Amino acid sequence: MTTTTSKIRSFNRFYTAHLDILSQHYLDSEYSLTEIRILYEMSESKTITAQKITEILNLDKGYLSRILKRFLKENLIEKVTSSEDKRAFNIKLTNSGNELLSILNTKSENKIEGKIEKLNPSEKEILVDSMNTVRNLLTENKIAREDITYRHEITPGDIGYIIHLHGAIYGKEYNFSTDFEKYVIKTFYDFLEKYSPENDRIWMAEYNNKIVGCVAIVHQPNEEAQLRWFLLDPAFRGLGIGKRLLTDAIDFCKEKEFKNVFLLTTSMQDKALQMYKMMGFELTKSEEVEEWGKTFYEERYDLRLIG
Amino acid sequence: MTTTTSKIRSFNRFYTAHLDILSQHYLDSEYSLTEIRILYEMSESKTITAQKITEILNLDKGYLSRILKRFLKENLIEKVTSSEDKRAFNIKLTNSGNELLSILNTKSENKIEGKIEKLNPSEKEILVDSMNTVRNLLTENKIAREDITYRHEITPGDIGYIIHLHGAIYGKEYNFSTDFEKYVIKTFYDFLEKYSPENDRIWMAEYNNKIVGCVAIVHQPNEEAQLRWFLLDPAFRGLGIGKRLLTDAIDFCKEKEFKNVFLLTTSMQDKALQMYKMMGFELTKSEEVEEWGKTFYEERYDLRLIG
DNA sequence: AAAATTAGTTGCTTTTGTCAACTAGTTATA
DNA sequence: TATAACTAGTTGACAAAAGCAACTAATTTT
Repeated sequence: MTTTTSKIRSFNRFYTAHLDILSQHYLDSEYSLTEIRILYEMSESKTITAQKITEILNLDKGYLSRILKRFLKENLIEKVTSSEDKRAFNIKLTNSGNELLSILNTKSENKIEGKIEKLNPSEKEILVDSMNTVRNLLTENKIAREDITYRHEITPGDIGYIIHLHGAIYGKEYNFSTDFEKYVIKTFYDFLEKYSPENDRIWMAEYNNKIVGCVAIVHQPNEEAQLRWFLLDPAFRGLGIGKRLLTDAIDFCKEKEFKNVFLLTTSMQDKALQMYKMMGFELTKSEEVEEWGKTFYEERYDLRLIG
Repeated sequence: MTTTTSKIRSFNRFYTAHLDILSQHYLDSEYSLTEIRILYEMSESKTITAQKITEILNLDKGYLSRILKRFLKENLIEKVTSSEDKRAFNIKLTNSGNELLSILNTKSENKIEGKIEKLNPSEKEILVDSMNTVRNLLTENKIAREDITYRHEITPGDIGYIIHLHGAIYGKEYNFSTDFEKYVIKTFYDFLEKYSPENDRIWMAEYNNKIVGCVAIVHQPNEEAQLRWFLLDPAFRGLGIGKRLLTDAIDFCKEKEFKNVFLLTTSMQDKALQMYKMMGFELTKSEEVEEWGKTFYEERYDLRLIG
């Protein structure tokens, strides 16, 4: 057995104790954790059947039936016979049910607040980030498309992080040395020197407040523009992020009425290449080069925008 | 209520479901989670009293007494009257008790193994690291000094990340604009251009494989050296990381027999300044400047190494 | 030396959860 | 289209889990 699993077990034991969910009464209320979870499930899905609840929470239907009976008597829920299936009921929370839940939520949040009050804001940030990481890694579906956000204003730290991503990802995927990162640093310095908010733009895709993908448009003479720094963290590929970034970039070029967009890439970047072609880019130049400890073809792709 | 707490609540709900601790029988054994926790507590501390267990696990002593009675009957534990206190018993696991626990451990590890089998080794590492971070932050002792690691070989992604840290931290702490980051990029480009592994070095302090602090020594003409890019993530201050980095840097200068180390800083960086003075640096120059949207004093500090 | 406190046991009770038999409506099948 | 098989939910009977209070015997405090 690896040490990874034993470390996880150790964390599980810690977190079981931390959650403090083993006492019968949830947050000193007159309800048990099971009852609260039932109420919570109802609030999550607006309307739900008893059957569904037994599936989600893994409860005995007889047991649940009795709990629901009590909830009904206490006016926490409403039951309406389902129109599709007259055996079943659509259950939903009443106002007082929702009220109870919101009181408990507040209590729970206060309790959490108490546990993290000694942390400073950046420690809190680290905590939440780490929790998200744990959750993402343990979830089947991994990353949800809706959790990706997009923006294009440069804030302090962005450029450095994008340079970091270039160095780290190309280092890992293609074994590029740190010389490549140095080259990226140079390109970004030049970009920032000539940066014009009017005609240049960087788009960033973020997950958990961390940049996971980017692309940029850099204006060039003669109504041309260069597409640069198209990059996607390998863990975030196949989610449509690349397409979204490229579309935004090309739309920007159209809006600014650039007549031609070009990009320089290498024959190695097969995944990115595929996307460029999909967006309409065509190969216009190919040249063998030796750099960052590798031999490859440096290629130019062009996309004409206005006939 | 901040979003931090609601994010934590969300994680708690997720992890409660993930742990799957709400079913009566732990891992299909004939024992409940409470019983297993009791056995576990006994295995952790070799020998323990019932009183101690009730304190740790928050159990009713009558309830525990009966569980222990059953354990005794099943030959899982041994009770020996304490020599210090004749009311109490020292309880410990028998061989078959230990055996039971080790079977359950294996089962539990298999279950965990199943949940993480799709992760690659680096993802597993990230998972364990993040769990440690969560645990450390939720435990009194916060970040453990032992979890900080130090290194000084530059790997792809490092420089970009250090630039990022400069931009993000100075942006947050002193409201520096992205122009500052651009300046940092320039300094790093120049550094890499002239980089000599013999006479230049960057030290990095890491936590969970993320850089949280750094410092560098850059060789200069006339047997001088410049100390640059001394930076510490605010969440990691006060742990002795800064002192360690500066000591390593100065030791390196001594080893290379540089006669003088200097550094340029601003009057704003009070925390870093304090550390410089502690290491023996003395103010040699001060000049008012206006940059990155701020007015401040640019100062030079020197440390003579050889008389 | 008496009073107060503590470790652990036991009887009694409530709460929580399980199982199986049942009703009534739905779906599959031939 | 009638019947068999199945499903949503209810109910009775019961077992397991947990809590409370009174008790014994040893220890500590005053």
